[in-house]
Amino acid sequence: MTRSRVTVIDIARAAGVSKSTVSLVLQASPLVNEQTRAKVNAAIRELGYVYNRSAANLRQTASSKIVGIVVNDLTNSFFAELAVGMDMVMQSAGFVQFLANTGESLDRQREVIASMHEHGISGLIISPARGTEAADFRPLTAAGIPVVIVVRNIAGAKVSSLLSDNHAGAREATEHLLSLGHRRIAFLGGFSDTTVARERVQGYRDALVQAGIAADDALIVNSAPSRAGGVAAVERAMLLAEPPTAALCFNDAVAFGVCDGLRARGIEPGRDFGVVGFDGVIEAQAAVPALTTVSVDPQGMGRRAAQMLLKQINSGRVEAEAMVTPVRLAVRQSCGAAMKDMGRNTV
Amino acid sequence: MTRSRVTVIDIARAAGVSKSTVSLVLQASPLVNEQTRAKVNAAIRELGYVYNRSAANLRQTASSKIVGIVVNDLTNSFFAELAVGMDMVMQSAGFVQFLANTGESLDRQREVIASMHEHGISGLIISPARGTEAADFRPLTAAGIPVVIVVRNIAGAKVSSLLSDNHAGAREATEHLLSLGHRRIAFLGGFSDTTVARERVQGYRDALVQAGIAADDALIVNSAPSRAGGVAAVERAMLLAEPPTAALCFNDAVAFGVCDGLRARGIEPGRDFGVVGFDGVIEAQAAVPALTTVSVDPQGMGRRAAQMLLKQINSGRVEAEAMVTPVRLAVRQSCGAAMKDMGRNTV
DNA sequence: TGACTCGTTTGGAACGATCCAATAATTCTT
DNA sequence: AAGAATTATTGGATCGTTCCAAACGAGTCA
Repeated sequence: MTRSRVTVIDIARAAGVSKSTVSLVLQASPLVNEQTRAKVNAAIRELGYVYNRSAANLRQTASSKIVGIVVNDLTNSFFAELAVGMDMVMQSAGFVQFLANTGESLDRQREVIASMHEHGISGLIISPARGTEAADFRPLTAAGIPVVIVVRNIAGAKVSSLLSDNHAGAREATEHLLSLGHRRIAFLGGFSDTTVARERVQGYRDALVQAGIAADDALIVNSAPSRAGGVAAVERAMLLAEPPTAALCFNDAVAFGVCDGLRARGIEPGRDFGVVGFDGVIEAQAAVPALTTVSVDPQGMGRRAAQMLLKQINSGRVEAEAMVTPVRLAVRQSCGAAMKDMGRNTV
Repeated sequence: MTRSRVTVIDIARAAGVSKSTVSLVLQASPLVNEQTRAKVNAAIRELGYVYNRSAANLRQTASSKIVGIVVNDLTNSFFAELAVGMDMVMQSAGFVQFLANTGESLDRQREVIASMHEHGISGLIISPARGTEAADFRPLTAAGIPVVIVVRNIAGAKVSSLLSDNHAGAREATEHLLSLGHRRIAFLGGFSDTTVARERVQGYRDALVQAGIAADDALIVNSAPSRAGGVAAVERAMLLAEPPTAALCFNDAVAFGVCDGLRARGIEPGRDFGVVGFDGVIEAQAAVPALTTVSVDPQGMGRRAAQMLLKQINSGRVEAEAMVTPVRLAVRQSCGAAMKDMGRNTV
């Protein structure tokens, strides 16, 4: 049954040494004699001993080997991949992670941050819910716990951040559509009260202006940043007197929805209409037509965020570092650019 | 800077009481006088005290308020939604969760289970990687830690399980396609060495046999259970001398890939070809055509698994409970059934 | 032989919260 | 007014590990 736990003292007794020696063995200290080490390890195996990290963490010099990860929407592939990237690095570094989904709820976010803090995390990576304030990280930073913000920036937060270059990415994507001859280009999806959406819209606008095209606000259609939102957004856009011939989408989920919506109207994405996504989720490559997208490499971003946090945890000092990762336009089929090649291949 | 932590003793001193009283306040004990409670709470706020759960967990009567969740592929929406469902219940119950992704690696799985054990989880929910054996849970069960297996069963494991009724679901889906007049129905995607795939294929087979149709093994095409796998599978299937007119897909990701692959060949899913998925991820509703799928309600399943685990944690006794959740065929457009209605509506 | 290493080993005091048994302060009985 | 009953509070041992200072045995050197 639930027998009382096996402790170092039990091991010590079984191996005929002191608990201090057992502790040294556990830490793979070079101080201990080989034979003793073997004896102790045998006893550990024999008794089925399980190291108790909570106890070890009690000593205030120790650091906990636990980090917290908070994301706002795990059902979005982008965040799932981000989390997977972090997971890979953290696992390899011997860390284990608390993961919590806020679903954009500030209350939940506050609760989970507090809870993680009580459980002794050594660091936190967070993609903050909308409306998060710099003050929400105060308890952690005051305790010297490093925090890395990803994806969405929080003004005034004196913590590290890892963001993607939304402006440049949106501009590049728009320029690409322009170069394909499109003149009525829509920006579909996303809520304009978020920093990320604002940055992407700005990049889109700047590209149009530079090309000497008057930006038409009717072509900017807000919607939930989801597949369903994309369907809704493209439907609204196609009802315009002068409908667009191409669209830059807020993210890949929206872009998939846009493709769905177009097909529902008998318009084939890639052939009759240019669609560009944003994020670069794995599915973008697999989809047909393959989605042209501004790739931020979510897994890679997750890995980098994890490394950033680990660096701070290990260095001991918490100095905020702001990093903007470059993005790359992955040209595939949905924008129409690859159609000529496809034609050649199939002929 | 990283001043030494504020402890109950600091609070006690500041409030002019003993640490025992502070402890009682922390546990919201009714024994303590209202005024004293107020004084203590004021001191707690004032000093920015953070409860140290590791310390509390040391006492062997305590349970840790931490559970572990291990999934094999978080980039698959199904598992992401499953995790979100668990997260909701766990958060509400005041638990925090370790989440780890194994990516089907048994080594990683072993490592994370051991690591979580060392960190003192009170329970574990796991969607086991392929090849997991009952013995992999022994350390946990020996320590009296409840384990709930979800999605995939492990033969001989004396732990609780929560599975979906794969056989019935696949049979119902196949019967539905038969009722729509299809006679060449394929089963696309998945690896036949997994229990889940075997059960689904068996349900598919049984439905065919019952309808008096000889099952043609050429119509069963294995592939990775992903969108890309779906594209590949349908391509192979359409090369057959007698290609299928409809397909039951291993899961929704495969089904989306199958839709992609069909379109690439100029075949419109739902109109020219019946597609049915399995899982019921959120995207299935949003997609166009909306995906007909055997819905297991992943979030709901996650919630139920979490409740199952919590019940065991709270009851104290670990008695294995096997539960099979019913599934529901959500008929939408991709199977072709709704096309008649759509036709009517648009006329 | 005594002082000195060197390589191992070891008590015991932390760490921060809990909880039992005991005490102190108050009100209620009779 | 003395004892019982009730209400609040508290000291100290405890949980399982770490780590320091000390000690130990065995050799080395002068």
